[in-house]
Amino acid sequence: MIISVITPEELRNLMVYYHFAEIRFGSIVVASTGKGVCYLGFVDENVLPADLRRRFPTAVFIQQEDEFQDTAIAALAANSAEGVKCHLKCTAFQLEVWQELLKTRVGELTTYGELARKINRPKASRAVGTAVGSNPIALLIPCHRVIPASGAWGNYRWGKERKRSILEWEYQHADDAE
DNA sequence: GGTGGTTTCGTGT
DNA sequence: ACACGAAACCACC
Repeated sequence: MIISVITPEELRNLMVYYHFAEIRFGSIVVASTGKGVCYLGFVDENVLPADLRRRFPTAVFIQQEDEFQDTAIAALAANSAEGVKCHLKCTAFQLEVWQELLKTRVGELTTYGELARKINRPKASRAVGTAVGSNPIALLIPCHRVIPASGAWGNYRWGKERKRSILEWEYQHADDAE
């Protein structure tokens, strides 16, 4: 996965192209800036989600399919984020956490504390939780693979049930991408 | 095995 | 400047 960051200038005049799709875990919306995927989330109906609008308050939204979205959808089907281009709005800290999270493989689990240690901020587990929770591209950045050190399921932006079913599926198919 | 208080740090307001 | 987490840790019970 190739991640670039949306600059303030780009943010000022942003066009967001969004497209609905069905994947094995449910209905999703994938959005791109024309330079890469900027959002991927689950939806109940094929309506532009408030969550997406909130992330880019000044953007113009157009329902239109493009190659970046298609590549992302294909990558999900293939169980790999390879070749996906992303264009994200984020802080340096969030990017650091997400890059670290990208190293986890299908079927693997990590914890907020472990991520914190890996980015050399051993006491920042709580801040890591906030950063993980703000992941704008569900599944592509595997935030569902992060659980509390207690071994509980932990929370999930898209519902604990969804987190559990994704992890169960990944556990069953851990070897597929090797 | 649970519950409660404390520590901790990046974010949004 | 302030309050809040998708947490961790330790002390209890």
